[in-house]
Amino acid sequence: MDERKKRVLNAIIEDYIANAEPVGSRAVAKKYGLGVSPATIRNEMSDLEEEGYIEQPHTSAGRVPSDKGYRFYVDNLMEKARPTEEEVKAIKDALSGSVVEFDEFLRGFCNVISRLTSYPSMIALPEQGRGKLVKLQMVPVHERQVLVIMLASTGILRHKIVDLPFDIDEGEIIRLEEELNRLALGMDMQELSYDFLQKKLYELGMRERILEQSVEVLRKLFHPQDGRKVIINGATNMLAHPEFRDIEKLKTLFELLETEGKVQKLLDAGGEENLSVAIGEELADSQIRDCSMVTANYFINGQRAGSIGVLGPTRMSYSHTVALLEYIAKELTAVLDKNKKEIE
Amino acid sequence: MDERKKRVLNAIIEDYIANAEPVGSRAVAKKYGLGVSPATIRNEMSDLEEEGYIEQPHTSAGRVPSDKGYRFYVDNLMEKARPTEEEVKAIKDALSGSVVEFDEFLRGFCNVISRLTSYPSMIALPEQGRGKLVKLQMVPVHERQVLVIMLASTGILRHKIVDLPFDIDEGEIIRLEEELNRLALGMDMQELSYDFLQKKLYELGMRERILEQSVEVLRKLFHPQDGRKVIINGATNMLAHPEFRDIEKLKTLFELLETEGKVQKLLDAGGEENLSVAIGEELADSQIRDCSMVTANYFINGQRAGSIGVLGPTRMSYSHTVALLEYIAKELTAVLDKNKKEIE
DNA sequence: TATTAGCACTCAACGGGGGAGAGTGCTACC
DNA sequence: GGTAGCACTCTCCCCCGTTGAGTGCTAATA
Repeated sequence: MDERKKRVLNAIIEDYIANAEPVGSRAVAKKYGLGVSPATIRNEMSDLEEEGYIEQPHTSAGRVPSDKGYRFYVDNLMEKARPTEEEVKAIKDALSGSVVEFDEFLRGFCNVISRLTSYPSMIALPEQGRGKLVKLQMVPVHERQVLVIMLASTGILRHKIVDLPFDIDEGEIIRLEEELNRLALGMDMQELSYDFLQKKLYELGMRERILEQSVEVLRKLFHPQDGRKVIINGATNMLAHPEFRDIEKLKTLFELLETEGKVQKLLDAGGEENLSVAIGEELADSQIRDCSMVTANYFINGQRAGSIGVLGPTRMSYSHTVALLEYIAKELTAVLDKNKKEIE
Repeated sequence: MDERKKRVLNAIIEDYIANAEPVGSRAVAKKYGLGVSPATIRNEMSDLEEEGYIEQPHTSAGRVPSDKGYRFYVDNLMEKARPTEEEVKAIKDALSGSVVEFDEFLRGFCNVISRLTSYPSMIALPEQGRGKLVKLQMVPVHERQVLVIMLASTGILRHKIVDLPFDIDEGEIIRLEEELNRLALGMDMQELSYDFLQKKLYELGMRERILEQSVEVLRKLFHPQDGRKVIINGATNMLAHPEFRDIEKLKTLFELLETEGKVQKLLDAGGEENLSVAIGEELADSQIRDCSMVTANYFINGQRAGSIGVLGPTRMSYSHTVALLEYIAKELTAVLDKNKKEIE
């Protein structure tokens, strides 16, 4: 694409992002110092429309970027804004707290992201803890309930109440705990599957009740019933944007945000890329065609652990959001790595 | 108030609750079999308006209930609906799960309430656990972090990561745990305050480092930084009601629901009453004048532990909501009591 | 005296009509 | 190729008459 055409497209998109109103040739010529007359801009715009980068709501209106236009903008035109000092500070502050209660930690962090971007944000938690198992502890709660606590080398603690199908006394729990620790300590959290540990226990020739109990505890512990969790925050931010003045649209959006599975899908759509942008039709969910989503992955041990996403109208401020999210994911990864080093 | 007038008021309110549109004299006469002509109804309506029970949006419109009208309805006219079988089933189902992870348990329960009422619902967690302390366990996490787990006689588990200002080794933690258990076991959770335990420790003449450490742990443990938590669910339900077609109103409402303190205040406004209804102006927050809230308390050991609230437009279905919430709070209290008995 | 039928009146909601204004596409000229 | 000029298009907005629901009043009725 010819240089001037690019500048025209860029002008249209940035103006539309800023004002949410169709952009006319006059405005482009005037505000974005291209040094040519509106008539010339009109010719360029006509071309751009033919090629599908922009659209006209009706004959006498200005132009509006199409999904293809935004895509071109994000890929070729956009200059990533650098996070401001205040933003950097807010992020560092949010990351300075204790990571141990990981869910709580991310819940707070998600809130900060919403505030900084002024869009709804969401975070997918790691499917299973990452890092190596550093400690496994069992605390009897009731007769048939045990609280199992697992500390990973990442410094992240996971706990779960396990309901047992039989009574168990304290002595047995201690033995069980010892056995499980002997087996699993130092293993990668991800390899700690029910099948694996069950096999291991049988190999070791452990017998009788304690074996059965271990297996039962493990089954409950790794049963994928809780699924992967997502955290969502700041949906209210969407109310500020004119594209959601329509209640029906809002309803569709909010209902989607209340459906964990769909949010999960949106967050996963970014794949293994460090950062990715899905625009309009490209989104994993067809109900929100006039939205875009920026997702970034965060890593533990160099492996993708979860992702952070920011949802906005297709007219969202890509340069700001992309830059911010990239920085945020990088910092989060760094904090998790640092934490891990401290433990090891 | 004269019997026929009551019936007219009742008809207006129920019709308005059902249809969200001003009710005319003809509609009242026709649909609510009073056996008199619209003209007569008009006279009654004129009186009711003069007394402030109903209002007229404009001259040629029907009548709309005022806050005072709703209040009279709730206090004198309304017949409490009985929860349907499906509702009862849904509630029992929701309550049949494990109460141990109380927050999670209530989170799921809150969701059920929203679904049944089709209004946003919220639950305030107990300020501090209730019942007696049955077990206190400390699990070292990092060098300076301990996970403190407290099990109450209610069967509810609370845990918190405590950051220590100094390193502590495992042996010391075990001693600390023993000391704290000796002191606090069997005490009412509510009496377990920092000041109390500190005093106790001094009385016992405990000395040196372990004493300091205990005090520090306790301070962190009871520091009210986490405040009381509230759970909110189903805000999206509000989108279905015509009174929230206005985005500005919606924004005010949603922003309020995102402000924990304000929600807390709304929930607390019910006082010690088993169940209470706040209508429009009576609400603890003046920003949502056209909403009403039904709150019910739930109890542990006969003491108010927290409350459950359902927020709706002033035009909400009081008879259904009140009946449902009354039942829900009663059942929740019963489940918590049963749980407690099992532990003791 | 309470109720009702009749009727004039009021007012929001709806819809058509006519500028106003923004923006375009085309043409002719530089 | 770039630009000025101009006719054209279409939305937005305001105005205004019509419609219809619902009222309040009055006079007749049980």
